Amino acid sequence: MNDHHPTREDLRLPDVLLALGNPIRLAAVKQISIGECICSDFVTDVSKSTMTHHWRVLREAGVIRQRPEGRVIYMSLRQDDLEARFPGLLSAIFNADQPA
Amino acid sequence: MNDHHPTREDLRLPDVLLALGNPIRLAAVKQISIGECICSDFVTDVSKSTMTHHWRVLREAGVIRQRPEGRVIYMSLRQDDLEARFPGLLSAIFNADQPA
DNA sequence: ACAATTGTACGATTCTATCCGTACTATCAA
DNA sequence: TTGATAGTACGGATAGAATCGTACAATTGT
Repeated sequence: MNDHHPTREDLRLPDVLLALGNPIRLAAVKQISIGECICSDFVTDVSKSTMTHHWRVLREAGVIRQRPEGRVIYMSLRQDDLEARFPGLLSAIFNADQPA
Repeated sequence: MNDHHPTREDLRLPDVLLALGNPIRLAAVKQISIGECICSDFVTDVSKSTMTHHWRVLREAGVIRQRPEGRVIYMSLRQDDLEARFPGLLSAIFNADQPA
């Protein structure tokens, strides 16, 4: 796995917003925010390789952290880093009034 | 001018995030947040027709309102609508720790 | 009426995103 | 060791975004 994670200082707001500005990724991040997950926890309409692409976008933007363990990859939200750089952003996004 | 503005109910979070997930548009929105502006108030590296494109993206996502008056178009942030649907989002974005 | 100003519309180009299938790697379990 | 599982990597197709130049439309000032 290509496992580059940007440091907290390297997070860029436009990149984070862009990463979250996709319905599949936004839904994935909401689910991860409930607790650490592995890829196969997600039910999506897209293929496995497409999800790999979306995980990469989220990781490279610094939204999630990927931690390989055995055969699976645990994914978690980089809540502390995001809160440090963009206070209130995640909670605003999670609290948003979103129709089905 | 094509002047379609989505209603408050039609705002979609991914669209708003996508619209703001571009450095040019994010900078433009920050400037608009200070007060109503016209296009020519903006100094950018891109051409006039490219800016027209970015204004359209922001308008269609519901981030800004365009109000033509005479030969110019006044642009303002749809702060109330955004706050109603996505409370705290704009202030989180404006308060973000952003390096130059 | 004419010219200047302010911005849009359109078409073309280039670049980036999304998506898939297939092939592959690594780990684990039997 | 063999097979199943979990995921990545890569190449290619399609679609969408960003950008520009040119041409145009509307308004305003002379």
